Amino acid sequence: MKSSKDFLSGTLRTIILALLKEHGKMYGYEICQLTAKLTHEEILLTEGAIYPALHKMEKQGLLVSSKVKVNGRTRKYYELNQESLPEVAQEIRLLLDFSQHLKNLLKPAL
Amino acid sequence: MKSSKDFLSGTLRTIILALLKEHGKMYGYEICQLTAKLTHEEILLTEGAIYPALHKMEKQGLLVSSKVKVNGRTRKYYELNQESLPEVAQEIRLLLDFSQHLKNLLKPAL
DNA sequence: AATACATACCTAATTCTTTTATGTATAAAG
DNA sequence: CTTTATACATAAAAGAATTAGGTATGTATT
Repeated sequence: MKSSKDFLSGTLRTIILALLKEHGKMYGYEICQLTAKLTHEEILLTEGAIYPALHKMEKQGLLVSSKVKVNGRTRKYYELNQESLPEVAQEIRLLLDFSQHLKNLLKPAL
Repeated sequence: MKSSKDFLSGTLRTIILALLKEHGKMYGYEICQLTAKLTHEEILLTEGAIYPALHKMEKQGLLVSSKVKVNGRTRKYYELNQESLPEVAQEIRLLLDFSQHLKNLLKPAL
C-alpha cells in the first residue's frame, strides 16, 4: 500500500528551502524534526535524503553553511543565500500552484 | 529554473487513477490531453512517462485494457479494475492529504 | 504532390532522487 | 551499562521520469 512518503519525490528540496526561508538558520536534523512535527508525523524526511540535498544546494550556491559546536555535538547550520531569495520564493510559489492543480484534478474523483 | 514538471514525480500514477475513476474508460493520449486542459497546460504528462505507467498498473491488476479501432487508428482504453476501487480511493485521499500538508508547510514561507 | 500537424501507440538509454543500509560520535536517561 | 536521542555522513540499489527516438494513420495546408 502507498504511503505519504511515496509522494515526497521532487518536493524535498522545496520543502527545505521554504523552512529555511521562514525560520532562518536551521540544521539538517532540525529540519527533519520540524517537518515531522508540523505534519503530525505524516511527512518524514529521511537523513539519507536530506543531507545529500543540503550538500547539493550548498554546492549550487543556494545555501550557505556554518558549523557550530553545541553541547559537545557539532551542528551544521544552513541558511539561504540572500541573492537566491527571489528564485526560492518563485520555486515555493510554483509548488503551491502545482499542489492546487493536483487538488483540482483529484478532488472530483472522490 | 525549476518548473511545474519537476514536481510531478510520484504523483503521476495517482493522477491517472483519479482521472480513470472519475471518467471511466480513457486512453493514454486522452489522459495527457485532459490533464493539460484541466490544468491550463501547467501539468503536462509526457508519453514516455504515461505509457510505461499504464502498462505497469495493468500488470499489477489495477487496470484493465481494451483495444478499439477508431478512424483507422488504434486506441487502447484503460479502466479501473472494480476490485481495486477502495485502494484507489484511499491512494487519492492520501495524495490530497499530502498536498494539504505541503500547503501548510509552504504557505508561511511566502 | 508534398509538407506539416494532430492523433495514437511504443520503448530504450540516461538522468536524477530517494530509499535502504550503514557508519561515526557525544549526551542523557534508565 | 545499555538504550535512546542527538547530529553528522556516505554508498549501493531501486525506481520514476526525461529525453529522444520510432511506427503509423488522418487531416489540413501550400
